[in-house]
Amino acid sequence: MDQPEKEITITDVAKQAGVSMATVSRVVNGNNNVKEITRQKVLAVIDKLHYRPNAVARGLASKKSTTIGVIMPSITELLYANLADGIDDVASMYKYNILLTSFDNGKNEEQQLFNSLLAKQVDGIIYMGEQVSDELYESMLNSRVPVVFAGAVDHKNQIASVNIDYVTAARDVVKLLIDNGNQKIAMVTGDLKNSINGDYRLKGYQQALEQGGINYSSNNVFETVYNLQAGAAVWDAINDSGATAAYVTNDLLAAGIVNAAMAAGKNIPQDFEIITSSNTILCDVTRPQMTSVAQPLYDIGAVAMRMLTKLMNKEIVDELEVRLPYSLVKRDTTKKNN
Amino acid sequence: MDQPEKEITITDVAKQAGVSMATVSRVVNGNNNVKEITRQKVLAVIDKLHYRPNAVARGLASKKSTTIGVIMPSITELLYANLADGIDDVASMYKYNILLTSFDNGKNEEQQLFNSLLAKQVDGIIYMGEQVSDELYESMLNSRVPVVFAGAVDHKNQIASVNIDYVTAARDVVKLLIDNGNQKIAMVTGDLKNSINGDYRLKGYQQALEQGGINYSSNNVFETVYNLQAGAAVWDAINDSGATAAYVTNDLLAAGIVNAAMAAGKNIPQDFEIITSSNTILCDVTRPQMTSVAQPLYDIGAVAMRMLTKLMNKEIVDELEVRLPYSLVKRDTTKKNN
DNA sequence: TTGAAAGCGCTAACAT
DNA sequence: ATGTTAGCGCTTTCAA
Repeated sequence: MDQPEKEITITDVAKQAGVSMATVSRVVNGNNNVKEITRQKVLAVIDKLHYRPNAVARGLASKKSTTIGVIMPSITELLYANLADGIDDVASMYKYNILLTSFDNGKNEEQQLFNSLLAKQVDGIIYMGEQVSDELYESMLNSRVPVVFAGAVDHKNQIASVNIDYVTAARDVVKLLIDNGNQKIAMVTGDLKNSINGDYRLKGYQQALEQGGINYSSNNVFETVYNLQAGAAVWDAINDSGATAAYVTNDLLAAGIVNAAMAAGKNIPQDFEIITSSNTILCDVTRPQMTSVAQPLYDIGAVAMRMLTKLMNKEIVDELEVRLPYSLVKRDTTKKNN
Repeated sequence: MDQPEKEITITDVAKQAGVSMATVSRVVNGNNNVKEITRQKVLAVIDKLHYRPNAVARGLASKKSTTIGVIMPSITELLYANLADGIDDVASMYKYNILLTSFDNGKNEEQQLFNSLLAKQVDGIIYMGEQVSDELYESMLNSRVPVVFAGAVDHKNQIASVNIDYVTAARDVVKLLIDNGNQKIAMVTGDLKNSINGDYRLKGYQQALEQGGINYSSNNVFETVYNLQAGAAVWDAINDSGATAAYVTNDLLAAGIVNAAMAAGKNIPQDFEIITSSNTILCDVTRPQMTSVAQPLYDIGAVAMRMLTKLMNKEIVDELEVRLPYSLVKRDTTKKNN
């Protein structure tokens, strides 16, 4: 409103306050080696001039950007949005800004995103993808800045990660289904190449079957994609298979199945039980409401970010992999008798 | 893997290639004033050394960060996530990175977020909040960098914005409800202090009533918050009011109402009709599926970002406010007869 | 077509 | 407690 938009710099403040740049810098950075009276003087000028330190210049000089990078699949998937929410809260708690990048499935642009974050001099990176290429994995290992996986697992256990025990979670689910009297249980999953599905959840599914004395058959594993239509589309196949229950790895997919089953006149949960995996708001929206593994998504994000702050500070973290507890929230797509 | 993590700088490249920093800079920035042969030579060295320009240094020198700031309410609200999705796609198309900041309702931290984005030297800002304080509005007007509202309206029409015509959208909704034979129609909304609700949607609601020869009564306006529980909680009051239809301004809230009404044995849409406002995936998840205003959320985000790129380039934008077309998607919470 | 050199706005020794 | 000064890694005149 006043003058023609001249940016105020530390030099302007120093001059007006009659001190050196160094002193202004000290005041701005809360360095104690400043006499209270000069501090006040400088502060007054800063206020008067509306001085706002240039974070880019600061970053260049200090080699710290107080910015972290986040790499995630689609931001519109509730699962990731919830993780991001936790990351965001803790990041702002520690005064970090977030440089957000997301990628469309498949294309190997993740490597590029990673590089561009490094170019921007982020102080650390949180990754929530489903599978890392060997090349990207190498880059992460050799990265100048720390990397933390949120909601993902590093099979090689060399990169920090925060997650839940996907194997036992799947096992618990399927065990409940068996305990409820089901003998033929479908597993409805997304891409099995994604190791959470293909390695961990599938393993838990198989373990539970084995413990329940049921033979595993790949015919009962339905691999599809994560959306409502896919759920509707796969229902007939599931039903035809003779399964009386389904363990589903995604809430949206599960919602599609619930709706399709209901539309087909199936009685849920009496004749067909369904358990899903992320406990997002969708579990409360469907009718019947869906029983689900409750991953503490927000917490996973928050803990991952907290862990990253420690790593960025070169603090010691005792465990490279943090497994948060999960629970099973029973709603109305499973029988009540237990 | 090789050496102890020494960052490669433009100087290293210049030396190895036997040229000056200026030349390397030209090559990196695609400046044509470089002989092809030297270009190749430099490129080879860049490749060999894995040189990656430091974006912070570049930003300081060029006064451009190729980063934009985004200020949004909760990232977990589908509405905003969809807007952000559009922003993200166009941003990466134009090689901009996104500095994402979100705020918890109420607190006046938005001003702070805005300032911190400016401190980070973003080249532009997209704002998706619901209401801006006078102070923040002033800051935006006087900002060194352009600001665009996405999914919000600037009553004073001084700040660029992309949105839909919320007044006519509301009017269309309520008109359909009237045409379907409803005489008492509830409006269920979030905070009326949010001008989209309190000014635009409410006005459209009133206009439709007036055109339909129905008296407006504030008793039929139910102000609550945007979540499932609120929907369930408000249902009894709506029902008691004698309303036979409801215009709801949020999908999650609407889902809560649909579920509560169904649970109460209400026959939807025969005995009670519901139309919601954002056409998110929730509309397809509920049973019956919800009729909704289809805001082109992704497009709003995308167009807002495109507009920002123009503004950042000092290109002329013919209209400060862009109104995208919306439609009414009829599903199963409204009668079929029309 | 290329190079030299002056910044960009700040931090961080180092002096005092 | 405060000031001086040398960078941080790059872009951008200005010369050549």
